[in-house]
Amino acid sequence: MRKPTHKTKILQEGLRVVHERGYSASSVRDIIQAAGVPQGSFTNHFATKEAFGLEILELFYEPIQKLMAETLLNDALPPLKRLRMWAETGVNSLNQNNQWNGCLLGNFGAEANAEIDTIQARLAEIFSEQQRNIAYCLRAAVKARELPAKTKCGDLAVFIHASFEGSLLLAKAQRSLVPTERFKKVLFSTLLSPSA
Amino acid sequence: MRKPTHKTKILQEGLRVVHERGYSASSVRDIIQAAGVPQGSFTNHFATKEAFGLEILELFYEPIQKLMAETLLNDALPPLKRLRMWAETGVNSLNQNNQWNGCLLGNFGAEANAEIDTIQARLAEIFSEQQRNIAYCLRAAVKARELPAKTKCGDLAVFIHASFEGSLLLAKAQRSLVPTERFKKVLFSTLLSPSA
DNA sequence: GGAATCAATACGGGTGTACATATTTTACCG
DNA sequence: CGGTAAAATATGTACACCCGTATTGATTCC
Repeated sequence: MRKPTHKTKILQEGLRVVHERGYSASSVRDIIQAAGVPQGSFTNHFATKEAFGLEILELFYEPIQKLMAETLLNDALPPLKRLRMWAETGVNSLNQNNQWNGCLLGNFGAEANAEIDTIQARLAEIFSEQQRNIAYCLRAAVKARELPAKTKCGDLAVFIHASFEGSLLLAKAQRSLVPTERFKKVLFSTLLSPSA
Repeated sequence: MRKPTHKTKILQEGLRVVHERGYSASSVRDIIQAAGVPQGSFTNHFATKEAFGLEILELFYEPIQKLMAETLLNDALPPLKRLRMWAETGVNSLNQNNQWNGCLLGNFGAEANAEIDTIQARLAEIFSEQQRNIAYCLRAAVKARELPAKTKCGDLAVFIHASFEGSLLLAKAQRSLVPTERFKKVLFSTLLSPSA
């Protein structure tokens, strides 16, 4: 079977377009035009636009999973250092090139739209997985006595996740690095300081 | 000039529809149908859909401003108590009736869409105002010795704002009260505990 | 009477998707 | 190996419908 190079192009450029302009606001024609392929290629490789959305969601999530494996779940490193690496690398990779498109996961989550229900369902899974991984790292920090024993790791993990996504959302809306910078700063100076 | 009752209906029902389904995903016909008015009324009262979007943004923001005036800015009450009232009332009012539509402000912010640039600009102003009000309350808390003197109120205010919006976003995506509940819990048990 | 609101319909263009056909690659069989 | 059928991909166009907005005229109230 030949490698479908057009499908790859549609996914790569389509991910970029949707990330920049939003899912509903990106038409199929916008996407195939950005990819430089004829219109038929879209129908050919994706049954519906929603199926395409699911695939770019996975494409976007892949490097995030990789990052989490290398940081949050990497027991070879000190837990709080892992958390810091995760937060900084995650924020920086989404805020580079003076673009403030936020996190595609958060953007998808905000576009309610009952017609993209399968995307919402997958998104909920992804969010849960991220929260589990943060909680895993926090528990490791408690075990390593980097955080107090009374720390409610499950609660704190969801809180950190919300702060992370929220700061990216504000950075996008306010077109500024300030929200994400202050997220990193407060996270480690207050919430995760060894004395907390 | 007769009171334009149809305009009011369009704004009220349109706000609901856009909050539920998102701005791009809500067509003008969806909106006027929900309002039970003929199509011409929309063109009549709103030059463009974007102008309508700006008006429902203000409509949505009104009670939020009122809440902030009664809590964050209300010097008659103890600062941390004000902050708690603000957070709890704000979260509860958006999560009622088993609906998880998130915060309209955050939803708008996530819908990038260069075509709604005036909405994005107004949104940035609103976010800044919210952050200023949170910071004001935090400084009052420091003055009242409810928070340590070294507290970086400006930084913390943006962080809290991000956590607030982020938790509403996660609650919507995961269709669960957990994110907002944990936001409130961690906010006051860790971040704003008198010993922090 | 004049201005604002109400109301119905129309317009040009964009939407997601379907379809028919051509081209290329893979798989199987002698 | 070589040849061919099946399958997958490429491509252009068409369809039915929805989009935001415009236009025109009737109605209502100050």
